[in-house]
Amino acid sequence: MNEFARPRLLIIDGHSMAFRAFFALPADKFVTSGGAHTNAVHGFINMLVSLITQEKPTHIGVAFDAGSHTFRTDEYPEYKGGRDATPEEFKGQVPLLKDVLASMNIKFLDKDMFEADDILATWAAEATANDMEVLVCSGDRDAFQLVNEHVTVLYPVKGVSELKRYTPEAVEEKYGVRPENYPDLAALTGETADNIPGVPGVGPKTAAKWITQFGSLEAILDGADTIKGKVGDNLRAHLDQVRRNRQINRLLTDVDLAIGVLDLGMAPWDREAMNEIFDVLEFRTLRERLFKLMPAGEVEGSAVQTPDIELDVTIFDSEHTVLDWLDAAGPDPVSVVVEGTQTPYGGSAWTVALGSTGDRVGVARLDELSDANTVALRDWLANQQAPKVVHNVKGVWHALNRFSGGIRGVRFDVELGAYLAHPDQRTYGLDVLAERYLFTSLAPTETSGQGEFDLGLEDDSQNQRLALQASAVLKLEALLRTELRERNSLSLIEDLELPLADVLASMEHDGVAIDTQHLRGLEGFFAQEAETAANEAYEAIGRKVNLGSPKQLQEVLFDQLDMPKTRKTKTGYTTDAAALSDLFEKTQHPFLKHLLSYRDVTKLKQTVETLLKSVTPDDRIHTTFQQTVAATGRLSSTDPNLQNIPVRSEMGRRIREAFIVGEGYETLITADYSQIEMRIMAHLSGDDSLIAAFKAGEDLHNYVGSRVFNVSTDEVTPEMRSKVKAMSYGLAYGLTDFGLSKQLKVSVSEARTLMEDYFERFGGVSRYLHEVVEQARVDGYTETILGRRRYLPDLTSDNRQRRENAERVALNAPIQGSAADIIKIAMIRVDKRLREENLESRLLLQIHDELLIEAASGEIEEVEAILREEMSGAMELSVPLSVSVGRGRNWHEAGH
DNA sequence: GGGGGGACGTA
DNA sequence: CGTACGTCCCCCCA
Repeated sequence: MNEFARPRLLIIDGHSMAFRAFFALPADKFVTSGGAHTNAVHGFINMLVSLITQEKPTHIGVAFDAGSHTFRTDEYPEYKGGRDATPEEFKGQVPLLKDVLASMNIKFLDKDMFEADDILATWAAEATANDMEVLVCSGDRDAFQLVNEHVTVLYPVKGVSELKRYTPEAVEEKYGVRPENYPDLAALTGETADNIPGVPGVGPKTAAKWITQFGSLEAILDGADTIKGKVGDNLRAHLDQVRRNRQINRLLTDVDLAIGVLDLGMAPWDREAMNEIFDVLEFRTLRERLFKLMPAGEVEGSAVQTPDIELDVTIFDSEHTVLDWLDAAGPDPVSVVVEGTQTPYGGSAWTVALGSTGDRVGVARLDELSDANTVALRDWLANQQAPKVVHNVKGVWHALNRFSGGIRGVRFDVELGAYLAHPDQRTYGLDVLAERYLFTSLAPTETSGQGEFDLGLEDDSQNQRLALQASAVLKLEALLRTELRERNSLSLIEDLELPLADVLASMEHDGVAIDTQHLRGLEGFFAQEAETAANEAYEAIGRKVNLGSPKQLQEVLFDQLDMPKTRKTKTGYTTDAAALSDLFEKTQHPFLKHLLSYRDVTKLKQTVETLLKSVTPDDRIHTTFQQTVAATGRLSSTDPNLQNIPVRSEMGRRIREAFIVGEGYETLITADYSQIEMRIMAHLSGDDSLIAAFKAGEDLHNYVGSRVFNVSTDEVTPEMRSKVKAMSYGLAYGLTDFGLSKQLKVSVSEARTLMEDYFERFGGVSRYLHEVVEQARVDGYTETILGRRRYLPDLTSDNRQRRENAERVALNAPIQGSAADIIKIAMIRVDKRLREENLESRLLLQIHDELLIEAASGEIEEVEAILREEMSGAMELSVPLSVSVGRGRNWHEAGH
């Protein structure tokens, strides 16, 4: 909690990136109804959004060229000469781009006689002196000279959507010289784009060889006489040229700039100004994408009226102190709304708004806050005893992590509350909840000054929006608390989801350590395997096709090769793995075999590449656990999804080797529940035979097999075992005789017989499954062991397909949901024990029935004991909860 | 660039 | 005609 990430500065060469964007996006597709071209702006802002999301900068600056006349052209008039005239369609876009940046409060700068690159170089130097991490986004290769341990250049590969990271290693790998020698290399080879000729016959290879050999450009020029052959002659003939090149491509790091890096901190966006400029540009989706980066977006085009509330807004300063305001708020919970980025590891806050009863609102702009107010606010946010209400506690925790080490004392989260009340809604954004429950919009009322550049009014409208949010959170709490209390579900939020959110926030913040070298190795290997498989597939059919295109595959399979048709889909016939295997059995055509292995290996390659992209500078991956998405109560994992890392195939498991124990820790531990869903089934159904099976402690499927097939447990054949295993697993999904027959590849009648025999032996299970559906039809919802509900209106639908689907959902929801309840309890208890016993070991991941833990040295035995104890003891069922534990240097080894 | 569809990874 | 997810690619449209 005390670990403060270093500030991260993102600086962008505005001209070069906008120009790249201009050529990357089709000009004729981005024209406003007024005829203005917008493709460069669109591409640039889109790139900016990606960079903000992925790189999580705390500071941003954009540099532009001031004009074509610079100190370089003074010295060398031909510099950048011979270029085509700037296209008309581009010229008008730079002012528009600047308008967008201004609305986002992103500073931009140009300086007479200097190029954007010199500004970037100066900023980078200043930032390094201030101990910042620096990202330089530029399409000019001269920027490579800035690269060092703390400065990375992002250079566009194609268009502006894909940027390559140039670290010192990457520069060296690509050019064979260290970043500080890149300008030496460029001086020798020349730069066509800048109209700078190099030494004839000297390309990057030769130049790099010389630089390595001589150590510096000066040494090469001094030792030019020793270089033999035609290139030696050429070099000697161009000594002055090379010297001048080197002078020209040296970026200045000491330009006197009006804006310093410390002024580049991310600031609140001006929503009104953004709306205005985006209206001009006619960007709909981009605007929404951008607003999603803000804590709670407002609703557009809503018919809901903005309420006419008299809000008593205080801006905290030396006269209006945080302490006084909090004193006046009394003992009631205070709502907290944070403006900032709420992502794990890179979160930051700009503004904090507090709301209390009586529509009192206090607004703290963190960068302007006095020391006394900062201390007061920080202490209050971190005070477990000071009651608070928020929307999305986990996001708020991340945003406030650097300011106050997160947030404590949260008594209610309206997002979690709304999720528990109606778990199948799509979104629980504060704006949506305000409409749904309060029938109000959170958009601020329009001010008379709209459209004018008036700082006072902008502030007012921002304050009003924050104030509306803060007061909405308090009102929503009252409503949702009542709703949950009436159905006896208050404990679900207070004792389960809220404490869990804290645990999850820590897990996301800590992240899991990654062996990137191992991943890169796998990436190369999978890439090669994919190419081999693809070539063999092409050979088998005598032509090239896009193996990733189901449409083209259908042409190959059903037209060219005339194979039998597979299962129908909405758009044709399926080419999924099951169907392809089927076809292979029938036709033995080698194309199918190679296609299947191509699919396998490209999927793995993609997984590896996605993981590599998610690794943060601490060499860890910080996923986000979604706590309000799955209708059953499970968690999900995004950005990246770490709950679907391959485990079934040999090659896939190699990916798990890249999830390693981090520095300062000794081992990874996995702990998972065995057959938790079947155990819950046994408990909920009360089926004596099934309960006996688990109490006996022998292999479940053998036991069930012996009962179903009427043999002794040692006479159960593997075929019998796999049949009842499929049946048991399928039970919790509402499986049908048809589905079972497909899975087992037996006739429907044989599947039906198996189900009948199964249900005859385990009558309690059969009875329970029928009861669940009937009860849900009466109540309109199902419930888990902890009373988590899922509403199923389709159970009474006239449409048979909808109804039967709802019935399967009704079977599954209490089982999957109760399993989710149990592991959530376990996580809270494990985390509590680890902290109470002052252990450094920590939870990293949850994969539905499995926990991944990073154990500190000397703590392994104790941690394993805690895991077994708290997971097994999470809930008292009529069958034991069995837990198996494994350990290893990586996730693969720790698995079992 | 956005959205639908298909495919596929996990529990 | 087996539940719950997230993410990738292709393709089509704008």
